[in-house]
Amino acid sequence: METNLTIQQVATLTQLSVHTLRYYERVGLLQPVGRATSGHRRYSAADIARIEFLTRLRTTGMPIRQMLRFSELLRQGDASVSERRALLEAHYQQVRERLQELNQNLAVIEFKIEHYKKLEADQGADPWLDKGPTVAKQNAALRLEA
Amino acid sequence: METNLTIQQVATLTQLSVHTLRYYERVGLLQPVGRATSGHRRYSAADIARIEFLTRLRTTGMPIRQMLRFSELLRQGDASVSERRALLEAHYQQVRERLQELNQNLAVIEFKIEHYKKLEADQGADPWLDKGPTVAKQNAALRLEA
DNA sequence: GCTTGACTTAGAGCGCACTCGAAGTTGCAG
DNA sequence: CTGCAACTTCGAGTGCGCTCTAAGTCAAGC
Repeated sequence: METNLTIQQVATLTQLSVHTLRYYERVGLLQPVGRATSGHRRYSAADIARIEFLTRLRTTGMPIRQMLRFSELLRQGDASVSERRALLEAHYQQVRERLQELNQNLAVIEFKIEHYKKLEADQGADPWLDKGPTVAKQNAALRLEA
Repeated sequence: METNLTIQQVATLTQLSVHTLRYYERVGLLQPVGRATSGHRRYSAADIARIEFLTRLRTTGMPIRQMLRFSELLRQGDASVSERRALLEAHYQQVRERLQELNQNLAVIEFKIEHYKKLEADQGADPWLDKGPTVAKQNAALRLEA
């Protein structure tokens, strides 16, 4: 099972570009990847696992500076476990807060969509038909904007 | 109730910088804000409501290009309601997908935190004490990485 | 042996969303 | 009246995270 993939294969696997993979290595997110005799990179299973976890950190919004700190701690081995945990926990909390905010904003957007649906229904209706105070009330709720 | 706030007051209120407020206006996210005789900006309640909704779009990750499209539709008035709804619905779906992904990644991060906690507990323990196959198993689950 | 395409490096360039600087008004406190 | 902070415009600068280019090397098929 010692396959050791080429950069292209890893790019396909991880959905990162070959450029990004090399970039991650040179900035220090990955320690130097093994090479074939040709000098071409050969990624191990461990390399790929690392890339996949780093990608999770990225997509949850961790800045590269912080991922760099995490990678550095990994290189330091067992002694750094509790600092690694602390770093991840701090990130975890931040993401949860962002998630909260995101959900709130999403609710407002959904409300607006519903509002537009009602407007669309009204547009199709006979303009002389009394629609009651509903629309005006909602505009008030939406604070004056369309 | 026709207060009409200064740019500084709006910055404080919306948590945007005065720079950003002017930037939003010049790129066209806001139609030109009213002015005092001095030429200084005076933001109406409607302006502020617009800014707040735009900020919700931003913090949910909508690119400015798309917010620009939305603002353009707002300027076009009632005829654009259904296109506005379509735009918001598309965005809504994208955010929900990102939210899913975020939650999955967060779960993996949490798992890793738990893993580190166990490592920390083991570090404190007598190294000659048999800890059973638990740690090895988890390393396998974590796919070879620390 | 030759072509084709994937690989290598170092460094430059890009898109986004601000963010700031310069140079000049304006408005309010003392 | 003086000082000074807050405002104005226009254009340039910044930080981030890639993304691409150039020039060259390598590997496999014909």
